[in-house]
Amino acid sequence: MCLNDMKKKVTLKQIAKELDVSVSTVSKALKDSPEIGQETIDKVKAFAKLYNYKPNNIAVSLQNRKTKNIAVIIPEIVHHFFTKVISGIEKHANERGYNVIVCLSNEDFEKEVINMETLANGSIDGFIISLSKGTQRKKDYHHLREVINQGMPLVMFDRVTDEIYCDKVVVDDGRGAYNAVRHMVRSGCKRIALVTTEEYLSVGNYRTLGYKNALEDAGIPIDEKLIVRIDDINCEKQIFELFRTQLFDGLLCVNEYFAVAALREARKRNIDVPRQLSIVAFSDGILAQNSFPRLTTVNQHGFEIGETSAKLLIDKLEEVEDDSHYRTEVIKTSLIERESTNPV
Amino acid sequence: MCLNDMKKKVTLKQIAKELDVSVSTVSKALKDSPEIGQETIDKVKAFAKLYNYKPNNIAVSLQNRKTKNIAVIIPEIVHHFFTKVISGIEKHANERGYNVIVCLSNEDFEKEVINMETLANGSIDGFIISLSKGTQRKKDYHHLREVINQGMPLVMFDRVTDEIYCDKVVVDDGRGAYNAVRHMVRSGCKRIALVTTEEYLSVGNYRTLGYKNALEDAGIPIDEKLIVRIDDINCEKQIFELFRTQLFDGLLCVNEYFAVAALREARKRNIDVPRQLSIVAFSDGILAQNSFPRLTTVNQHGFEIGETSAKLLIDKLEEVEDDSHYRTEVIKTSLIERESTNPV
DNA sequence: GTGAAAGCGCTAACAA
DNA sequence: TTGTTAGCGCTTTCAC
Repeated sequence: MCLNDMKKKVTLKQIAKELDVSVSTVSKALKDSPEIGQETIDKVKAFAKLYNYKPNNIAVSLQNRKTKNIAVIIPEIVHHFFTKVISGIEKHANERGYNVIVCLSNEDFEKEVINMETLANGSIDGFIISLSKGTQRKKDYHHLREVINQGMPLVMFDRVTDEIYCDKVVVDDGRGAYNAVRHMVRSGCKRIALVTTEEYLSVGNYRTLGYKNALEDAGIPIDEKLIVRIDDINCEKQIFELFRTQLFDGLLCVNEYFAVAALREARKRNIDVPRQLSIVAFSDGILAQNSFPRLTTVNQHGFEIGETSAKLLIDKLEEVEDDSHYRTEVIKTSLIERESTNPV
Repeated sequence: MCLNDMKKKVTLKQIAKELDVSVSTVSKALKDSPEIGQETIDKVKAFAKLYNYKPNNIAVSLQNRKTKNIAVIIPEIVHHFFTKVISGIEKHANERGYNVIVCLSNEDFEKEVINMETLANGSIDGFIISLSKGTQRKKDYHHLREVINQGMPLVMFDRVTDEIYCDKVVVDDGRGAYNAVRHMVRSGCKRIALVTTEEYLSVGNYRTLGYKNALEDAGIPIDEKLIVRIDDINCEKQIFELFRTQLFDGLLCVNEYFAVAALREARKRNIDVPRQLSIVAFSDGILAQNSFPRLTTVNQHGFEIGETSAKLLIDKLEEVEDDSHYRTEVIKTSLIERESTNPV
């Protein structure tokens, strides 16, 4: 065979014909079936190697109603947290022989629905999803119910909902926020502000709760004026207003973007971080790691969340008896102390 | 039917049996075939809708030897540039009815090969790839040749090689570096340093070339002592050494990590950016956008690169006559002026 | 108008 | 030890 021959995929059928045996013989031989004589096995394998035979995944999938593909639907890929999660999913899935199909909902309900519907028709074996803002706002989960009803396993992570019964992987957001605030209190902060998101986002709520609990436990009254809910559009403006109208010596931000914006505002006002103001950010991403000063963060362990999600899903896919009980894994956060807070 | 029935996927066969017609009639009816009577069409469609029939993708794929999936193999997902590219690919691919399978090579040659081999067997219709460092170092491209020989379209972007003939999407790295340096020269810089990567990386080389050309054209002699090649491990150390041993008033970094590290070093040495030192970074990512001062960057337009790559691939997949001529699209960079350089 | 049959590439139960 | 057959879910040609 000429080297620059375009060698199209070889099929079992072709090999069978060439070797003058049946297709099933070839199929079995390639699997070292004890039914087949050693001689034939050798012959078939040699030929298969020569022609670089690889079974057609699609045909195999059709046959055993399994694709070895899992779909991940995330709101946004540019968030460092989600890229970490994907890496974790990839790692675990690949180790177990699964491919990962990544889809972006762009925080949009419609796109989330469409993504699920186009994939749920045989292309994949199961879903891993973090809800889009649109879905959380709308509280419409029919698309999730549908795939579950079809018997397709679904794992939700981070942005989850109680209304759907399935395996879940969540961050202990409340505890993370609590620990962050407690740390600031212990290091001397008296008035701690919070920059969070709008209310319909589940994670933002948990974090707010943790913040409030920590203050209460420390005997510090909660001042609603110190809590600002960013509406995404006017991040800088709202943070500016907070600095302009309030005095505070501690600040918890529910993501690193808010934190970096706060850092910049502090810089402009010549407020020294951490001497005059401590800052802790949720999500230990590249921004937090590379800012000046580097930020103390609540690490959400995105990679681990991804691994755990993939594990739950594939376990469910491969479990023999399907005992349909659902688990919720809580991934602990940890506080990474850097230069934006004072040592306690 | 009870609402919380677990309604498994319905097949054509089942519909056919229920309606007491043949499978082919159902198939045709659902496609509004003129062969089928209107009455039957209505009946079938109503039934299909009721049972929420969706064709099985796998079976369809097997039938027409098309999966409507494309695979993207990238070295790393945590680089902002690549996430932008993925978003661009996703957008274009979804618009044309394709799903995107994302695989990470983790800069490793072996994983790149394995990824390609497991997917090349029917799971996907084509590849979009940016070479891993490992592959570029090894210069072993047999896996790429193989899929091409099998008749599977392949598009390379950003990290490409001349040794493989296929469609390519590249950044005009040389020009981008040239413009960046020229900008610094015009704004008054006399001694401009370069922080780049090791030599086997194609993009690093092009950028270095652009840097040198710009200096030459400006009549500034090239001083090799001002060029530092980071080996990934000792980024901070090597940048520290540059600052310690050399004097310079301009700095071009081939990625934003290097730039932010330089910014930090400058800060520690009380070097004012941009008054005493101008900095330009390749890649307009979140780090560059959120640093203090915000960095002037060479924007590589990752999103557009993704869109273009997807377009080239799908065009090739869907083109009627396969005229096998290959195109290389060059995406222009643009300089985004921010606060780390002086106006010219 | 409708249906039977072949086939996409593979597996597996059953025959020989 | 090997081959035949049926079938995964669908499309499409060709008879009826």
